[in-house]
Amino acid sequence: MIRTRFAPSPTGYLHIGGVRTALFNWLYARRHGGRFVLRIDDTDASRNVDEALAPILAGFRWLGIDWDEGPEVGGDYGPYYQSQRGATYSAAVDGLLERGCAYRDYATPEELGEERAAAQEKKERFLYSRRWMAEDDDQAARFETEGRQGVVRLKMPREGSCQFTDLIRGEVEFDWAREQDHVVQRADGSCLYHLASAVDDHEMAISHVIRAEEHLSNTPRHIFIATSLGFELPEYAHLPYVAEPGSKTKLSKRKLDKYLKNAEFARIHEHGRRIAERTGHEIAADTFNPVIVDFYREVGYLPHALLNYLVLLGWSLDDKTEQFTIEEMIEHFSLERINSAPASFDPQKLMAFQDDHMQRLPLETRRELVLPYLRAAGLIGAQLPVQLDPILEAAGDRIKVAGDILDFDDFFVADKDLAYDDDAFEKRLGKPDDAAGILAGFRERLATHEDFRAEALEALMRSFVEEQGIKLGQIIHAVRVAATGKGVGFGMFETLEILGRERVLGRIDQALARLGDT
RNA sequence: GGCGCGUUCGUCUAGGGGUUAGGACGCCGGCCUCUCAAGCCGGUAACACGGGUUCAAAUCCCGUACGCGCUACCA
Repeated sequence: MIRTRFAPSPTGYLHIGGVRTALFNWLYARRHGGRFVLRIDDTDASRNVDEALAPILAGFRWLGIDWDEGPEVGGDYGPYYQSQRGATYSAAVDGLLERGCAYRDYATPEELGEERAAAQEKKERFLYSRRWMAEDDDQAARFETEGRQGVVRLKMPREGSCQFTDLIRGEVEFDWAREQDHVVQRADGSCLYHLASAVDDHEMAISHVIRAEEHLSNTPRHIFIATSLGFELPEYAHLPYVAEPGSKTKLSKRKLDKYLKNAEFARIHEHGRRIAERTGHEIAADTFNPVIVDFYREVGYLPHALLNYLVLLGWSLDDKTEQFTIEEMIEHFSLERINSAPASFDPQKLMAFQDDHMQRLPLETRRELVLPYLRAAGLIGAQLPVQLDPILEAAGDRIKVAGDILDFDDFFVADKDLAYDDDAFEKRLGKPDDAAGILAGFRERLATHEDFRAEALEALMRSFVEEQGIKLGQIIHAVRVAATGKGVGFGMFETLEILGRERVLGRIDQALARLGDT
């Protein structure tokens, strides 16, 4: 049975790199009919775990990455919170002690610091002398009467090497003598991450540990703990890290604000901010950020687009396939085709996937996606406005993310609330001397024209243009600004048809009046 | 500093001894056109560097540079 896991710390947000790691674990489990486990690594977090975990679980739910065992769903290998597994870890530490693979150590931090400094002075690599190691209970007791505090350290081998096969990197070898005697249990009895991780992977019967590259160097430690306890080793696969756009620098959780200085991130962020401002979503500096999954959900990206983009960040099927349904991802995913070099996150390419997926959706689906944004922005009430479908039709691929509908708010606002783009107004109506006359002339034609469908309107305008001996550009842009307040938009005649005679005439009058005022 | 991992167009990647080094995003140009977007056509652009091995190296080996990680009583 293939069992994989993703083990997030409750940090309050779901990071894009974490999603990719989780996705690969999930796909691998699904590919092989296995189970995907979510385990919460909260060994040191004391406060507000639920609160900090909620956005992470919500993010996975939104993406459709479901877990077979873990928070909210339970499972046979629980509890799935490391904070609740202290007894298991303590027992493992006792086991290590009994087998002589760990020892009680009574060195103070200062004493350790001195040893370390001395080694550095001599330019030698530091290796703890084990001077305050308690050989037996008596010695431990003596140290304790001196007032020393004991921790448990791993008694790492000091010769030979640790060799293992990484499913992505191949054969890997580390000298045991380079490994420190790491602390696995503090004086207060609490246990540290590496111990917890190695023990849980075994206790939860994880068959494949697929995790970030940063853990490759930690693996000998995990292997030592596992083999010392007599555990069968899982398979290991270390994923390359995800880098910043246009760089090989690792994408880090701690530099959120720095990323906004990156031009590509800044543009994506700005686009999102424009939408969030109108929907009233809080633009929190620490979560409204293109390295956090929440950002994409708020703005109206499609989960599938994000997954399709992420699956190709470090993995590929061949030299050409880029579009995958979830089923196809599951069918084709393999560890062998994961790249071992880092991949940088490219928000522009993500947008290309988003655009592509969006345009494939049927109209009904796009309508449902867009409605919440119109409601949140206060542009429509509870009722579905009948003209929404034609608007979406006419908008075509101009709506890339669901929130983009707000760029076309002019269809939804009352005439008197129509906002004018000053530059466009000036260029198309203010500046040309004859603009008002031409617009007024066309208004007269519109007023008496029966057929208000796009085709008929186009014919009307073209004959008007010919008759007046003017260029199409002299009237069409003027009408656009008058009817929508904007200099750009979708097809003019579709726009007029959607607005209808009454609103078009009203808005032209309003624009002419505005023109007279200035 | 030591150890480990990595390095193909700006970015994601294919290719793993013989290829005009392929595709995608971006970018640039053209066409279309009522603006914008799209679409269509075309173009730009890469094997980090230096040594080997070989008839032949992007591909295998060694070294260098650079990046990242580990070297914590963080995860």
